[in-house]
Amino acid sequence: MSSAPEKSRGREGGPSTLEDVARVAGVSRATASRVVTGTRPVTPEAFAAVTAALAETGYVPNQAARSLVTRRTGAVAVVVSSAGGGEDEDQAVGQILSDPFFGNILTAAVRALRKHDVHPLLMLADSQHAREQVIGFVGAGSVDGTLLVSTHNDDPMPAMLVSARRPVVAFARPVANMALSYVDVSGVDGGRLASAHLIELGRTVLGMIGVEGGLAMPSIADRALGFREDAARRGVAYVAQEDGDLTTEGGVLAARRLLAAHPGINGIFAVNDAMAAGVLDVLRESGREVPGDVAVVGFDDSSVALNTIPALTSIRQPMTAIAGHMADLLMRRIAEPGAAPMSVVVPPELVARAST
Amino acid sequence: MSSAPEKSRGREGGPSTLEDVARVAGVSRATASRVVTGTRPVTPEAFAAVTAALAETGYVPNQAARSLVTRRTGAVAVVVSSAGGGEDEDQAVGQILSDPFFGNILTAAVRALRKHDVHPLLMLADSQHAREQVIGFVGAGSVDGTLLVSTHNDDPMPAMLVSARRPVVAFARPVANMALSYVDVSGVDGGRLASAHLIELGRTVLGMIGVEGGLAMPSIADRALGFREDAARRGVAYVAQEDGDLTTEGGVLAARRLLAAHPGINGIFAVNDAMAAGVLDVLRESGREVPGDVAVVGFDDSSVALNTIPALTSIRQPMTAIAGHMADLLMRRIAEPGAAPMSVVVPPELVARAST
DNA sequence: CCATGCCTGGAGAGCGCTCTCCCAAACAAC
DNA sequence: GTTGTTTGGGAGAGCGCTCTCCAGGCATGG
Repeated sequence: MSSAPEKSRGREGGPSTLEDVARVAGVSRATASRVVTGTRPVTPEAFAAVTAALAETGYVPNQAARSLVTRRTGAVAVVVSSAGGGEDEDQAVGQILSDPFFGNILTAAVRALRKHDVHPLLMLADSQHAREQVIGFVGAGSVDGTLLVSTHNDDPMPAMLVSARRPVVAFARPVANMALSYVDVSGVDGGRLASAHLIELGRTVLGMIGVEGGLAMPSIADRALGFREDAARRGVAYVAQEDGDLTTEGGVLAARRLLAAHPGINGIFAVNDAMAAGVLDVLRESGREVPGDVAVVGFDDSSVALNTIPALTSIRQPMTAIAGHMADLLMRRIAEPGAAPMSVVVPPELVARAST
Repeated sequence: MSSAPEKSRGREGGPSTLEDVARVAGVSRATASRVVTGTRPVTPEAFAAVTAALAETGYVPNQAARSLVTRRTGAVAVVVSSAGGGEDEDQAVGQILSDPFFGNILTAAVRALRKHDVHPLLMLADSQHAREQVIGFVGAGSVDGTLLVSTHNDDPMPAMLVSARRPVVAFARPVANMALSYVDVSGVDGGRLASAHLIELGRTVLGMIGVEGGLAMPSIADRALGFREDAARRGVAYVAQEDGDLTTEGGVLAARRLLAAHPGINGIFAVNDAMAAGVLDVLRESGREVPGDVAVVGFDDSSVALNTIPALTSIRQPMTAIAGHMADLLMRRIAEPGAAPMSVVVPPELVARAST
């Protein structure tokens, strides 16, 4: 009997090919291919014969051969790029994978790509060697395109991928100006959200913790910009400001200065969660109630926001939407590689918690 | 001048091929290939000419064409398989990536594969659809082999990969008996380590928190086995035992029973960290000092162990060694696909902290 | 001096597949 | 009956590469 489902081909031991399927079905290779790919209609008899032969031979298409002619692989790389020029940084990647922020964006990216029926391949670019391996992989055409998530500003990966001349879409605008498609979150909109929220709660004596040297981090400085702009539009002319270095410690120092100069403040916006956590510490140490006396809003909706007391109201980057846009942009670039780079800017969301 | 480093080929716009390189260098395609792959010696003149042509054309080998003839891709999948038959479990994967345990094993696996100069491709198999995508990818020969990390016992992935007839190496022995290579950690050795440690610290009135229904989880029951065996060898004939369900709550209940029956106990081994954390809670509530009155050893060296008070001494699975063995085994299977499945069992390590 | 062996380059087959081109058959219209 | 039109199958080229086979050059040994 030849009812064995995984019968190997005639004489050799290797996996069966389309040729084998065609022979068993009594049709030409072209017809077998048409049934497998569904590119052109085929008579019911031929279809049935090929389908049976497919099952009998246990045929699996050879992706390499297919890619060679179609110039498509059906796979997309999701590259997580982190610091590291050397080789020995065992901590780096473990931490990246463990960071909820990256875990979320990665998961969302993988999900979004699957909807397009492509294989998402996660790759870690955490050392010079790894980066070169990734570039080699992408450059050799092993994937149709790349989704890039960078962890730091001076990452060489975006430039490397751009010069590999293959479709790429990045998360967040690259600092250096380059022909790269990207999806970003509007810092300005985020700042506006924070302002609107505080003022609607009746807080009109506002303070802000900004970032030192904001020019070097435009996306973060934008948050402060949006906050001021919205406050002004709502009639709050003056917003006191002190700057910090994005750490909790820096937030503590800035908050002390802010409260010393403006003791009557009843609403504070910090441009990231870590500094907001510092603000909460200072408010507690000064005997103020949160949110009774002062309401506090952070930014990023990181794990920090969940672990403060009280839990921090924060501005969230909507990962699922971001990943969805990234995937869409990439698929479009793959479809027409010559097109100019495109960008999408997504509005963030306010997540209200106990601090407001 | 033709000094532009990325000059595209003659008439068409596509990337340059070996043919282009050969033409520019004035040699045959075969010779150009020999220089690129280094498979056979070539005269210095030919070498120089090809090297120059390589730079001038900006040649990048086409991986699909190469794979088609060599039947190698130079890539290996690292599959993380988690529960989930349906589609909607947004939590599942995010949590997997965030779990330090999987973060560590994944990172170690990626590192180990890089040493073999293969491209590690992380893939998430967290839904039925995802699993089928992975099988399709692996089955189509897009990778040379697969490293599998499962999160639960009744995972269909091992069987699916085995029937795809491609090289696979799993972490931990599959529960169902199948022809699958694997690397595992010896639970017996781990139990012995715990016993040796406690007895060397002078603790001879020992108790153990085992697992209920140990037959269903042989690898965990082994830990208890090893503990008893080593204790006996060291002259401790009796080890009191209560069983729990591997949760902290279960550990609390079991520890209460244990202490009620044997108030003089001065050393306790729990077969996992979560239950050990419960033991610490009970000891504190009963007014006993740790490690002064009772020393406690857990198992897994999970993040739980770091967050207990006092920090928990635990048995660690040596991820780097495990991943190294997995990579070695896989490379060997790829080299000789016909060989019988192989297994490696590695000894765990004791990590001493404040609880002993 | 010729015979022998070694070394390097070129020619060309062929990996498994898709897709264009062409032909045969079936059917419609005149 | 002839011609035009559609529809599906087969033949075969060719994607870019590796690798075997063979020819020719050169050094060595008799």
